[in-house]
Amino acid sequence: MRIGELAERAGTTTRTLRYYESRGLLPARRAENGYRSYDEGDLRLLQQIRTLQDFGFDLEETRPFVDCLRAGHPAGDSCPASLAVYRRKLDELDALIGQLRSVRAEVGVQLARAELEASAGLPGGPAPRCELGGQP
Amino acid sequence: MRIGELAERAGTTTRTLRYYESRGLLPARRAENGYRSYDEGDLRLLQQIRTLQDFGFDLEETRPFVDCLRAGHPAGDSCPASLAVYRRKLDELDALIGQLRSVRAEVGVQLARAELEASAGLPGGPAPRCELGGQP
DNA sequence: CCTTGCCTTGACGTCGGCGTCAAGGAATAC
DNA sequence: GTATTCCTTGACGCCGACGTCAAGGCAAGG
Repeated sequence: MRIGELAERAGTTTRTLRYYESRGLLPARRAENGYRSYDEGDLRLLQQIRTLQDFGFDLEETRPFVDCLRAGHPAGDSCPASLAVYRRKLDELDALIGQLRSVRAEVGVQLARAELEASAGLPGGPAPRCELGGQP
Repeated sequence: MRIGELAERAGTTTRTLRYYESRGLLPARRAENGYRSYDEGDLRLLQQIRTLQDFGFDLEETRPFVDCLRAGHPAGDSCPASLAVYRRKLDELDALIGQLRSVRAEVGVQLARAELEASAGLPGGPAPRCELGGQP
């Protein structure tokens, strides 16, 4: 099949496929007229790449999976290098999630504090005014 | 004070300050010789920006906080526009954390499965070999 | 023959937040 | 004078994963 059909079947664009080829990730055979020519195996490779991309893997991180499939293994993650990428990604995700949760907590605290101060500073505001009134 | 001192006191670079000025975020007065001139108030504005940046806020998202401070309010988040940014950021963080947790779970599952299949497919591997042996 | 629609390569644009280099002016130290 | 260190503006580089446009080739339908 040609590049347009592969792109459509994989839900991506021809530009993306040419980009992958330029990165050496998904090289294409060529027909006599110079057109790129792909088969069903290429579709599987491409699907593997897109799945990992959807998970947020960098393009380079998908390479071991593609190599693994191309080497004849039943799945992209049937090779140790792929498993290593999985593990590294899990660590990255854990670290990132931890950071984001920390930030989320801090922002939440700041919002609550700022809202409190706003209602306290508002004359006649919704909060009960205690002995701390701004203008006596 | 001049740009170098402000940068150092805020733990950033002169390039960054010129960038903020180019974005209209932190304009500077000028001395007679054309040098940028900052005061302690500018340091506060800058600290506000850096704090939010460290939290992962976009530069544009810090603008309401800076405007708020510059308008004479006691804190950058004393204004409704700043609170709105806080709330929007919380929503973004929640959504992002949710996605990442979902991805983390899925990757974890894939890793576990791939490890299982690897140990099952390995002849003499660590797992007990059942009736599914590859080469009889 | 001509149009249409696919394909080719090449090259520049995008986004954010700066880094880095270049060429030259200004203030201070010696 | 000159050496140093600060400052100025301007402009290009970077990163990742493509988008988009340009100029032109190839095949098929009418």
